[in-house]
Amino acid sequence: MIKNLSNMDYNQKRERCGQYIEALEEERRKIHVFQRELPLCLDLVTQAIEACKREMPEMTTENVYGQPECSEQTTGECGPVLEQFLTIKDSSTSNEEEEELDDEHGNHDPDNDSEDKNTKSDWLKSVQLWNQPDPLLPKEERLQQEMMETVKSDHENMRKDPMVNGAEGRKREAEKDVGGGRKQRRCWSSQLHRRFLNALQHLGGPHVATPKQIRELMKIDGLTNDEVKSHLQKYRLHTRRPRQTVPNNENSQTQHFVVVGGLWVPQPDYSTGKNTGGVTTSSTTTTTTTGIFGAMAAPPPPQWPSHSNFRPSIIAEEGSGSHSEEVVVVRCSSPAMSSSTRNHYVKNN
DNA sequence: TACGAAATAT
DNA sequence: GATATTTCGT
Repeated sequence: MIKNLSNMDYNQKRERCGQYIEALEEERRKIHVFQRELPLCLDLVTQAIEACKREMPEMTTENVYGQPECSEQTTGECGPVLEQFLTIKDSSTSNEEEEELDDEHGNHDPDNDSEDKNTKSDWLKSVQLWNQPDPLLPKEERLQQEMMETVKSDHENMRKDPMVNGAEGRKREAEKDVGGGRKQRRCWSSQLHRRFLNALQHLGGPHVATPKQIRELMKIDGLTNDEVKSHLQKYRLHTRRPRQTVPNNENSQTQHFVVVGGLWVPQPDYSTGKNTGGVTTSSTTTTTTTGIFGAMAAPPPPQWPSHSNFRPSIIAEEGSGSHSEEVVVVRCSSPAMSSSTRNHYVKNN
């Protein structure tokens, strides 16, 4: 009788404890999103969870959590957090966009390509100084945020405060566009660059497209010809003849390429089994790292500077969920480009 | 005026 | 060293 009672009591306690812990975990999942901002908070909750678990009579390990439990020991890298990311990922619509974003922000699932993210991170950081959504926000938000960033920077004050989120607030006053110094650097966010690439694609490649055309196609308010021109110049520089300096050491990365809409893109990694169909998303290239300067333009793709932004990847159709149509037109796999385009840029080399 | 290339700045 | 801006010649 008494035993019974205490049993019930015990069970109740257990149950409540379990619920509490669940709630805590839930909380932690949410907080984890803001890990950067609230590290201590996260830590606190984690500790609380652990404390609870400890308090919870003996069934700690197996009973309450029917689910995989890696959440307790780490400060929450795995388990629920991941799930959270995954769900968010699923829920949002334009996946390649996000995978791009994901890659770009280098904070996606730790399982597949952590080194990839490392390779990117350095330049990413620099990008982030300018306009970066918090990399730890859930994808949806990040996407939105980046959109907004882009739009913002593209619209009214595109160059007024590109470092809104206070990279280090270093130059609010450094914007000397008044005094006649150099203008604020325009940061080519991934989205911006994607638009650029799309425009490029529409216009037939970097060597036929002209800055003005590109700018018009991009339809970015405040974007100037000069900026596009500069970007194009850089893009061209990186896309042509990267051969000689680097021998053939990284051929592992560079051997499989296909021409996609006049742009060189790496072939999907067939061995992974995912995305065998085509070159629709940048994630197909996870093994080859993804830079914001995704698709390569017509000239043979041979070699990219290993830490350049101009690494091969796929053009991602921005915004619109329908990506495939222009991206996917695989014309041929030979480095030969339409001679017409080629003539344009061969000129002097 | 638009463009590409080169010089220069960050 | 990479990237963006400015300058210069066409």
